Amino acid sequence: MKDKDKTMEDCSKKILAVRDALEIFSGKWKIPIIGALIHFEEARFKDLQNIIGGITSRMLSKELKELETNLLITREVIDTRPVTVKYKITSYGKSCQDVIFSLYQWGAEHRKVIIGK
Amino acid sequence: MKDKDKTMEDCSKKILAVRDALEIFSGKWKIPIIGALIHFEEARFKDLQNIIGGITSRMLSKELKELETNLLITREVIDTRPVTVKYKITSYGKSCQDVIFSLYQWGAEHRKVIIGK
DNA sequence: CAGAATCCGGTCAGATACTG
DNA sequence: CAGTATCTGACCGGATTCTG
Repeated sequence: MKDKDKTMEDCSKKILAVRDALEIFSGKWKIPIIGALIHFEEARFKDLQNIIGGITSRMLSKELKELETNLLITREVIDTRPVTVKYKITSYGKSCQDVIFSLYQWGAEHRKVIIGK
Repeated sequence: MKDKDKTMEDCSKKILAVRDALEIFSGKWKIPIIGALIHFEEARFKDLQNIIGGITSRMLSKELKELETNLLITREVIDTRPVTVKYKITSYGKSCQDVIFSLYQWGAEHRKVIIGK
C-alpha cells in the first residue's frame, strides 16, 4: 500500500466521525439550544425561545425532542399551574462544550472579517 | 437591569456568532471538504470525491463554489489534457481547524457511546 | 405556559445523463 | 478529468391556529 493511500484512508475515517457529529447537530437550532443550556444549566421552554431568538415553538419543540433522544438534555415536567417544564443539560450534553466554543470563536472572528470589508 | 438579564443577553450574543459560523458551514459536506483540504493542503476534484465518499459531483461542485466564495479555499485550473483542477485550502480556511478537530473528537467519542449500547 | 395540529412553500440533495 | 443539466422526492422549517 502506498503512503498516499494510507493518509487518504486516515482522512476518510476521520471524516466519518465528523459526519456522525454533524448528523447529531444537524439543523439550524440544535447547537444554539445546547449552547444556551450549557450556559444556564437549565431553562424552561419559553426562556429558551427568548434566549435563542427567532425560533418558533414548533421548531423548538421538535429539536428538544431530538436532543432528548440523543441523551444530550433531559426534560422534567413540574406540576404547577399552568405547568412548567424544565430542560437540563446532561453531563453528556456538556461534552459538546468544545465544539460549541470553537464554533463561537470562529464565528466571532469571522464577523470581524466580514465587517472589515 | 437584573443579573439574569445580563447573562441572557450575553448568551444571545454568543448564539449569534455561533449561527454565523453554522451558516458558513451549512450543509452536509462543507466541513468534510474543508477537513480533507486541511489534511492534504491541496487536492483535485476526483480526489476529494474519493476521500469524502458518497458525495455526487453535483454536490461537490456546488459546495466547492460556496467555499471559494467565502474565501476558505482557492481553485486553480491547470492546463493539462484533460484539464485538472487544484483546490487548495487558504490560510483563512485553516482557521477552521479547531472547529473541525473538536467535531472530529466529539464524533469519535460519540461513536464509542453508540457502539457501547 | 408548553406545546400539538395543520398547512405549505422552498431548497436540499440524490439519481441520472451528458459535455469539452 | 471536472464538471453541467435536468428532474424529482423528501424534508426542513416558517406561519398560524388551537389546547390543557
